[in-house]
Amino acid sequence: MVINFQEQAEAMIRRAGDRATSGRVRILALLLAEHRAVTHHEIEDRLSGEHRLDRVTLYRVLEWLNEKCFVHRVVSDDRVWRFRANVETHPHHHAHFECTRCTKVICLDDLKAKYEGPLPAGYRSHEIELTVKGLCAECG
Amino acid sequence: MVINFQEQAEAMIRRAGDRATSGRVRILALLLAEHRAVTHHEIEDRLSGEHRLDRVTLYRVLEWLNEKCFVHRVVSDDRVWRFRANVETHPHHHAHFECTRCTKVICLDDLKAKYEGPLPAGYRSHEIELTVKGLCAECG
DNA sequence: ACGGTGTTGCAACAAAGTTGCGTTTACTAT
DNA sequence: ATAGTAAACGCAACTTTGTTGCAACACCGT
Repeated sequence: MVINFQEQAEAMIRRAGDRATSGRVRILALLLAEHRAVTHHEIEDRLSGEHRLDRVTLYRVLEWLNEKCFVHRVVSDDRVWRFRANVETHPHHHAHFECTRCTKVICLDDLKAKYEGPLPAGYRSHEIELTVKGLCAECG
Repeated sequence: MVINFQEQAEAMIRRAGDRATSGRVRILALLLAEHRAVTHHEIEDRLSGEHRLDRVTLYRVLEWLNEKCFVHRVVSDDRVWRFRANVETHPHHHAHFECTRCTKVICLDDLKAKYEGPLPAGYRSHEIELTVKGLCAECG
């Protein structure tokens, strides 16, 4: 299944009724092609070959993609945000695996996590995030 | 139940066979008295009245407390570490509640979380962290 | 009380992210 | 196709959060 992520990205952005700038298209395409959460830094490196993109612009595009729900953010223990495209049905309850050695993060899509215990009085939950930590295949 | 956290902290530190410096005692006492995860910044503010403590020392004490397992760290979406005293039985599988408005973090001690789905081949898990996000009583 | 080693404070640094502002670009209307 | 315009962009400067090197100090055993 060969997909032109560039075109897919542009279509998604246009459907949202916003400007399809080259930066937005390239970044979203990159994230769509990736099957894991990627750091700002990695994206910057990846894009440095082509027409280079400013650090700040990258931050702003990522923030925008997040607002538009094309992407979501994950924070892991290294305190760095990672971004991942919201492909197909990616509901609000998702789990991540984080490798404690290489700090790589992947999404565990077949999630079966629940929080059973009660919350304190007056507390309301609307999202549950589960992170499994351990060693990935390369580091294990 | 009135407890002298200062004395309790000092006893814990001495039992670990390390130097009971005033900074360590005061910080651990402060964390013991608290029933939630506290940021470096909050601690710094709280301590500013008494004999003031250097930022760096605070970081180093917190790191030391973490190594000694008197305390553990949590990272939430604001990318700031929070520290919480390891009172009694605080096993490696714990859940946190994070308020999406005020970013306060509390520990949910009665945890019933599991990850049922399979990990990719070669992956090994040794810690599961569950974060429930929502609104706390004050913000809800 | 004294001395050695573990701690502290200061200053400088680093990484990640944010803000302000003038310039450029993508879309819209002609 | 072209021009006008608001939205994006790039640059520079700044903030926040945490780290490192090193000299000065203080805790604890003797």
